[in-house]
Amino acid sequence: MAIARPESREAPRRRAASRRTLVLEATLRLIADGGVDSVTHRRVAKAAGVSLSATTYYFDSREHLLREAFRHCIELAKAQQSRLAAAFRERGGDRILDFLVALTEAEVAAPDLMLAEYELTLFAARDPEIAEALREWDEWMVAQLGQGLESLGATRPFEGARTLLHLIRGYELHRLTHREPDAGDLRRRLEAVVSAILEAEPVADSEP
Amino acid sequence: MAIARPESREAPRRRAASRRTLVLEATLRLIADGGVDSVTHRRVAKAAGVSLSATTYYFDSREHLLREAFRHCIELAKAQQSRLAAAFRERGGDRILDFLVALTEAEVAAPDLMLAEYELTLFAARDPEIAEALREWDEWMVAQLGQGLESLGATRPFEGARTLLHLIRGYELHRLTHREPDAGDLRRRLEAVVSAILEAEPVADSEP
DNA sequence: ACCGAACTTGGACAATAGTACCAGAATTCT
DNA sequence: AGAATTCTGGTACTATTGTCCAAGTTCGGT
Repeated sequence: MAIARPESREAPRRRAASRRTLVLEATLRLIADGGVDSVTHRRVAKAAGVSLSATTYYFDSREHLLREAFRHCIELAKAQQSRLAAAFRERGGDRILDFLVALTEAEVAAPDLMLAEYELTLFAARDPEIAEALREWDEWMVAQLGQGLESLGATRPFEGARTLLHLIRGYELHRLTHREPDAGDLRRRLEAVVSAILEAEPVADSEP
Repeated sequence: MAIARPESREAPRRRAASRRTLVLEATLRLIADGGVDSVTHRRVAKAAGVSLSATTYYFDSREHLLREAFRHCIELAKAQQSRLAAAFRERGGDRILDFLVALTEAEVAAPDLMLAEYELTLFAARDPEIAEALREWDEWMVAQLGQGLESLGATRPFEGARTLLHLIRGYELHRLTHREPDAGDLRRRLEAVVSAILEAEPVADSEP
């Protein structure tokens, strides 16, 4: 057995990261509209417009393919959120509510990517490696949101960030099966929670 | 095509609902620890301790099997929550916070059933029939929680109920990949949100 | 006891799956 | 340029899959 490849992680050797990415994104598309269940080498190949062998060339096995697809998914989502956050930071940094609504609506507006993300979460529940990647993403988001809340004077900004994230996730999950839009309600609900976070005082109840 | 069966929904003709249920629960168990992906007739049969044909006798197809398994899952979860709610109602009806924490912890304590529930949600995103069943469950929970909040004097009890549900779902999802317990944090977070709901005043907005 | 319907089973079938292999094309290195 | 490496597509192989079938078994009603 030749030692041809010195354990190269995932670095596209020379050129043609394109083909690999093509396969990855086709996989993601398949996951989005048929679930992990519907991912087969042949279907991926057809969806990506490459030959069957192309999928097995870049990925040792189906499991490997799925893992990398999810890794790719995380990067896509992170990039999108990064862009969104930067935009809001430049355009007046204190409208955290607008940011949250925009963040959620961006997700809900693209149900495909959203579905893939939640498939990813479930996959992570059984794959420690992906779970780790997901945790990092999570911490990153908490840090982002937490900073925002901190600058607004929240007493427990990072705990608050977690609360908001959970709320958003729950809402998104809800929207997977309830397709009617009710963004107005979302905004009002987020508003209530944000103000609860900002006004939170370690004491019992007090009114400003 | 014979009209042998006059569209009998799922009624066990004579005896032996047991066998059907056996298959259903084995399916759920498989879903829990390998995802929908890992459900095959043969595996189900082995897990349920019945013959291969038994799984195809009760369910026309794999899809049918999955659908019914999820329906069964909803009933199990509903029953559990019903029991929990009743217990809390009898033991002094106003500790809604304790109820929420207990509800969530009961889920988190049984990660298997929890995982199956979220697989269910994703399945529902692609299956209108199950989506409908899920919506009913959702409304039922909102009604339950909403009543509790109403009796505590919340101004928008049912909206508040939705918020709390989303928060819980987000938290549970989080716990799928973050296994460390931090129930204390959960309680404090829920507390903040609950009090925000209870103290909410219609501010400037009018209300129908 | 007996009859028909409800069950239960093992086995067979074609289709599809993952994966491996190999010969050749393309690209990069020297 | 030539050699070495990376990439590509076609094809083959075996295991597993969903589904069906034709016999068996059990049961409730008569």
